[in-house]
Amino acid sequence: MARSIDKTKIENIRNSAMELVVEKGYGGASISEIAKKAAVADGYLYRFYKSKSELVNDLLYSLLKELVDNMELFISDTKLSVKDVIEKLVRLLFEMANQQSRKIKFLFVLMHDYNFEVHPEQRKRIFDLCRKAKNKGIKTKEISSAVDEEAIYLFTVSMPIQFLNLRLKNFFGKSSIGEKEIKMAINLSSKILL
Amino acid sequence: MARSIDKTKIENIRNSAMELVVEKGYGGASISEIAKKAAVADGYLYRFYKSKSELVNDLLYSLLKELVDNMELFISDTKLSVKDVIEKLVRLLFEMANQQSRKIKFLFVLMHDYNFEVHPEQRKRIFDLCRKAKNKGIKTKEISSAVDEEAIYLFTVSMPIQFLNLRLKNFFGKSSIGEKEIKMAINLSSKILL
DNA sequence: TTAAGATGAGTGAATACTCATTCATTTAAA
DNA sequence: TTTAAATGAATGAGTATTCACTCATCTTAA
Repeated sequence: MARSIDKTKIENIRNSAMELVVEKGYGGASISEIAKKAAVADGYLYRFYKSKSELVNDLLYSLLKELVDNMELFISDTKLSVKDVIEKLVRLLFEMANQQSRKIKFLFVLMHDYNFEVHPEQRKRIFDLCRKAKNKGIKTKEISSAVDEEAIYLFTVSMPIQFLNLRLKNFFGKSSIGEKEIKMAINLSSKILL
Repeated sequence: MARSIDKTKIENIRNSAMELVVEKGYGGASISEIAKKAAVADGYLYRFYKSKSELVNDLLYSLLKELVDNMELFISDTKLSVKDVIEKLVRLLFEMANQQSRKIKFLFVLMHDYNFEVHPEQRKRIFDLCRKAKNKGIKTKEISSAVDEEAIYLFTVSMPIQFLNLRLKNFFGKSSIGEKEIKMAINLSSKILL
């Protein structure tokens, strides 16, 4: 009956929130600044989210979902070996760092914040996918049974993200994230797991 | 002439600040709450620090100094092989996680915050120590020249801290940090670097 | 017309930080 | 040994500002 919701406004809010949380931390990213950056009224986001916390939690959830959905796609593809899966996953993370570094940084910031928890359901999904990868690897004799789910997560997700952020922060004076670095990360993961 | 400064008060402020930053993030840790937890007047900390930011930065600096000083001790000890150095360093981090998890968590939180930067001087120290370890390893033929400073940092500092925080957060339902886990972490680092 | 999208001034609470004041301790004169 | 002046450690009420959030109001497309 009346005009329809302008979805670009919500998208702007989500992008602004992400950017400001990365830049200033959760506590430092204020609602009014988020709204200002999104070119939207101060109170507008409360039509969609009950609170600032809910908005940011939803952002984290969506981003992880995007990542885990992709993981699932790779692992479920029976044509791919475990080595292939690792390569695909690492490539995905590196591409994200290059093309939408905001997202990698946001993940990085919130996953290390003791205020925010990965949703238990998502945690379980991640665990199950790591187990699936492990079992696949044992079947194809790529993985020794000594490797557990935690190690798989650590070296295919955690470690690449850690590396990417060293580069994004220019920690050791290097910031390049190219094919050379992708190959290196894949090698390291493979060396450990396979 | 007057009473002397009660150093336990300052220490209490530092401990409270650390705890609250871990629990609520930098923005969420308010001065009044820090003071309350330290059983000290609201404005007291301003006799020693110009601002909240200065206090927290000093906390990060001290903690890193403690760590880097130890790294230096290990690497400078000519009796130790690179494998020994890795073992010592990993053990140090794991002990810290067991006995003063607040410190590991604080490091974890602030090193992943885009507001806080490791002091350039400390960054350089870390880089130089990694280089020293690399050169030592090449001399003793423990390390291939393909391994660079960044990889050393990643697998002897970053990765163990990452693992410890998975456990401290109980991410995969496991929280034990014992000898078994230490051995595993040392193994993984060695496997990559040596 | 009208229903719903969108606004932004307004709310009380909380924020980081200041400073006039109080209090405990030390020193030294009586 | 006693006492009071001198000192600076420590306090906490007070500052302006900003915070997350609400809601009466306006705008616009159906």
